[in-house]
Amino acid sequence: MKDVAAAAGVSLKTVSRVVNGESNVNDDLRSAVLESIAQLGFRRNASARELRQGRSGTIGLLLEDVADPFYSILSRAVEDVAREHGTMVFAGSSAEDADRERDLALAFCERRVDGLIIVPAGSSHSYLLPEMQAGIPVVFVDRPPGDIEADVILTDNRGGSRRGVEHLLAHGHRRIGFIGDAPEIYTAGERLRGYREALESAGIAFADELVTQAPPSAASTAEALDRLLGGPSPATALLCGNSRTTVSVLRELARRSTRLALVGFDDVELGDLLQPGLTVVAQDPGAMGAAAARLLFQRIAGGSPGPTAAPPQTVTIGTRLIPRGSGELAAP
Amino acid sequence: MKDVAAAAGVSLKTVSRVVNGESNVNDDLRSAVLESIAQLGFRRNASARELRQGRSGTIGLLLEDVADPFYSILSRAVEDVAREHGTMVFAGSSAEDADRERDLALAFCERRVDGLIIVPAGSSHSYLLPEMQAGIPVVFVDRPPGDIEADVILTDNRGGSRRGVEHLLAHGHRRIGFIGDAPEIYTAGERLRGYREALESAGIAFADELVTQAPPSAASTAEALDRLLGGPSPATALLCGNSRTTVSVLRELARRSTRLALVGFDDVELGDLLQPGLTVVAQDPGAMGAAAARLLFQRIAGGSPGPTAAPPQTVTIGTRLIPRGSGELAAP
DNA sequence: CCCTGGGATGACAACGTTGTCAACGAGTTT
DNA sequence: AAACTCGTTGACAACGTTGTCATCCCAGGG
Repeated sequence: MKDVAAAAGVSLKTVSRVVNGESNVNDDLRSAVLESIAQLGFRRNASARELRQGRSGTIGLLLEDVADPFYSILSRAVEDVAREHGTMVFAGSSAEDADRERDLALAFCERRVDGLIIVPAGSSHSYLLPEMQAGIPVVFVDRPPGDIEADVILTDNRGGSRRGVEHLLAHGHRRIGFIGDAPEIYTAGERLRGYREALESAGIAFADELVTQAPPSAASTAEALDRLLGGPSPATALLCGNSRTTVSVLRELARRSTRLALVGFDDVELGDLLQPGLTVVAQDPGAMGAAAARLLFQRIAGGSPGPTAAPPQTVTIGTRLIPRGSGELAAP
Repeated sequence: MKDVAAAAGVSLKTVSRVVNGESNVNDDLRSAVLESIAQLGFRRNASARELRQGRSGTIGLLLEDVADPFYSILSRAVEDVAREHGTMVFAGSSAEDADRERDLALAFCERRVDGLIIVPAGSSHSYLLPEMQAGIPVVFVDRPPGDIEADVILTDNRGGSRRGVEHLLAHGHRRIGFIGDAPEIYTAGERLRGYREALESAGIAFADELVTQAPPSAASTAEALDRLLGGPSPATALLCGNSRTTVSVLRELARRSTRLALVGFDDVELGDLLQPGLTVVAQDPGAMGAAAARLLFQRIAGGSPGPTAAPPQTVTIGTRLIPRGSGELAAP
């Protein structure tokens, strides 16, 4: 920039004004500066600007896995909102590891992101308190934070799950199984709760042997299906608590050539092309990402935290039941 | 940092030394400093460090769409390699728009990324020349850059496509169709070339009516299938040039209750659960991302560009044919 | 005893930008 | 003609860090 100023025969400050599109600059000088900029291939140094202004034009996005379709769609939605605000996005994958989440979040803070969007992996987030007090807004998505108060965007896990079970009940099923993720995962717990509530409302007793909670794997799925289908009164329908479980169950059912009324929580690509089509309770990751980003930018614009700021919000995004065949198989 | 120095009763520089883990610091002072750091919740300001050092510990990743499974897997691979190098990743989606690609790339450069990984959308990349000469290494992935020389990581598109056609030929097909993306997309062209080569090697004449090149959409797919299956000598097999086309074809075939020997280029999730399973020529987006990132970090470590640097490399990553049923349907 | 070497520590400038404030000139008012 | 306003321009400091260099002190050798 110094060079540009010299080349254009003006002061540093005038170049700065031109670069930032400030108004009170003589047109001749402006064009001279612009020409010098083009000629020298000048590009403003964002670090210096950042250092001076204290804002980086950057947010951090911390998810479980960038490659997971659910999160990658969410990620894209965040990116699109960020673009509207002239902001770039750092993305990082926590791999469901609390330490890694913490390291990444603090690395983001060291880079002075203007805000953070986090899908929490760990259960403790008090490490973020100093940062939040220092004025970095944080919005959590998909799961609430562990031990602090903050904005959260959630799926209506319980309602969606209840809806899925009600759908199966409506098709005459009375023995409905549930296979969900490990119980310490928030969404897994909520979905199980929805399942229980639906059964309860229908006056059906909860049966332990119909429920499995474990991280999805071929082995655990096979075992779960054994339990579901093996007893004296086997399940005729099944709600899968997440898409990885759903896929795993579909594979295992195909292997056994067994058919079962099935509703999956969270959509899977190509679900419509299966035989029968896969009925799902669809989440809306795009809406979640967009909501999180919008809320975050609101907070960023809002300025200083503290008692004056609006209290933390919890936004719940609804689900949509998409019948495609597998959930409409009638009870025998 | 100034505050830390004051609190610990040492100079600024000593704090800096402690923070950076330099060796020549008295143990007592070091622990005093560390204590002050913990107490004050000090976090080093990356912008200032960056400004001083000229390196940001950051790379830019520019893809077509973060939400596309192919790219999101690639993205994760890049992230993992970057983590090994203590580097964060800016991700951006060009949405197949050359201007947007350019804006994002230049925004990354303004933020002084240490390097760029780009899936090119546009066909001209000379706008990057000043940046590259200024020492920012750039690695292209999936498609070669338009009008500059640079490192590229490619899939063996032609070979994979040939392999897919040969597979269909081996199952007795002689009328094999090809539906690919718009011809201006590099990978689409290469895959078509592989298709032609395979036919040629088998002594089969190329037939215009069996080939469609268009961006995938329900309408264009329906039309393509009409042409393929409508004539006097309809196709008995089909190679789909990319996964979106494959999905679109599968939907259209399901709608028509038509069956056709089918090989898809690029894998799709749940391909094994379809009836019949989907045979594909699988790419390896993870390997591509990892290769690109490794090459980029080599360049970054290599230092100054110019005649001393190693010449641009082109790395080709092989494909894998995965037979699952749809490609093994015999010719009638 | 002085001198040398080396480890520990600090003072200071510099990175590139922008906010603040002062200066300047031209036009307008009193 | 003096005072005043307003738009334009520039000088300068400051953001927080680190590289360079100087200084200091202590141990060990001559």
